[in-house]
Amino acid sequence: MNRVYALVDCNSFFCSCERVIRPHLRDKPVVVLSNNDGCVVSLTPEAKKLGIKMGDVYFKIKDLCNFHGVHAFSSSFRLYGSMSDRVMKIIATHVPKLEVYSIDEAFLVFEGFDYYDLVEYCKSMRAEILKQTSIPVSIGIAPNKVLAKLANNWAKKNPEYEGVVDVRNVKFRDEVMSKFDVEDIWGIGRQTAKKIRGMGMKTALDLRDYQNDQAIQKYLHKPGRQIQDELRGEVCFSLSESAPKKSILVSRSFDHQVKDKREIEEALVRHTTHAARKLREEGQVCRTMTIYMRTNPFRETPQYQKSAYFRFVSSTNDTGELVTAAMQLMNEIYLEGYEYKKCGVCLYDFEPEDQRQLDLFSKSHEKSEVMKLMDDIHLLMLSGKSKLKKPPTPEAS
DNA sequence: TCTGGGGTCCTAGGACCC
DNA sequence: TCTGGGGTCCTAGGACCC
Repeated sequence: MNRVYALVDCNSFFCSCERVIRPHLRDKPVVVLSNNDGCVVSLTPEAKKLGIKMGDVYFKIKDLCNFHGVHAFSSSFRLYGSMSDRVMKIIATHVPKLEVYSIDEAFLVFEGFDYYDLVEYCKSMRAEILKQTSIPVSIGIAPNKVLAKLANNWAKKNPEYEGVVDVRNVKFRDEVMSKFDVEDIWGIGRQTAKKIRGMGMKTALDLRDYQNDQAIQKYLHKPGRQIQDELRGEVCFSLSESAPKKSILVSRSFDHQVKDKREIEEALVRHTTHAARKLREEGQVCRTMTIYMRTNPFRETPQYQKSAYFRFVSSTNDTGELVTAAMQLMNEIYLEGYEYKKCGVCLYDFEPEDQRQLDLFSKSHEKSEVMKLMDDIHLLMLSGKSKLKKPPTPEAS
């Protein structure tokens, strides 16, 4: 049966969410900022036209934003998460299989759609998403994921396609690929792009037609070879539907330089508690945790960064056990006298909670009852909070 | 003063075993 | 004494993604 892939991607997603609750910002330049309002993590085409780029440090472009009336928002992930759910649910009613790839993207597989006009089908799906959620999306249709990404990117850059680009036609695909920079190919980052340029290639078409297999293997390794194969129309990356998580990371930057050990300790307790809750939500237990802390690499001050790991005798998702381990690790690596900027906790080596290997003396069963209670209370508090009127999101403009 | 947070996959290299 | 290849496991770190 003919398998066709598609990628649905929400345009300037975080900004679009802010526009949903502030419709008057349609057509206005909007940016959304990271934690502590550090840098730009989402921006609209109108903001892009003013010269603002993804990742720009906000304090450096603040004057520009004020001058041009750019609307800047702190990020509110609860809003983005719920908007994302709504979009994904609509998509799910249109296809038998989808992979939610990120908060604003989903890969789709069309199987048994041989007699459908997929471009028209996707256009109507797009219209429905827009109508029900006010979120504009772009859709790329292709024989595999890398090409679906490429088609999607082309749809974003060329509004005349009305949000849907289909590159299944080989002649049209060649034409698009000949104008598509290697830097923009999914999976090719800065380092790899530099190498590819050094090998004399500029476009996706150049990479597809590059014949020296040994050089590809030597310099671009397995990922490079797979991307080249997909550019040639083969399928290397299949759809992965809701794979369980393999690691959970919780980290934050401080909004100031931190010297005090107590303050780092408190942050690590918070992060560990948060991570443990996420782990239980996944229905998993972990065998290994690492913590890390580091100074501010953008400063001229003395630099220090260190991580340490802890391996549990029997896997756990118990907050108390995890926090105890985190504190022990912290004492191993914390050094007096440095100005710390960030710390974090990572949990990995998971197994399903109901299959865990218990050691002889483990009391995990009684503990997990306590943990369940804690999570219920947390949920209750969340739902209570969400009913309260939220203070307006700080608007930095 | 001010530079995000959360993930996955791959490779290299060391330790250890036969 | 000690030469060698191969396999496996583990860890660190790079690169990439959104």
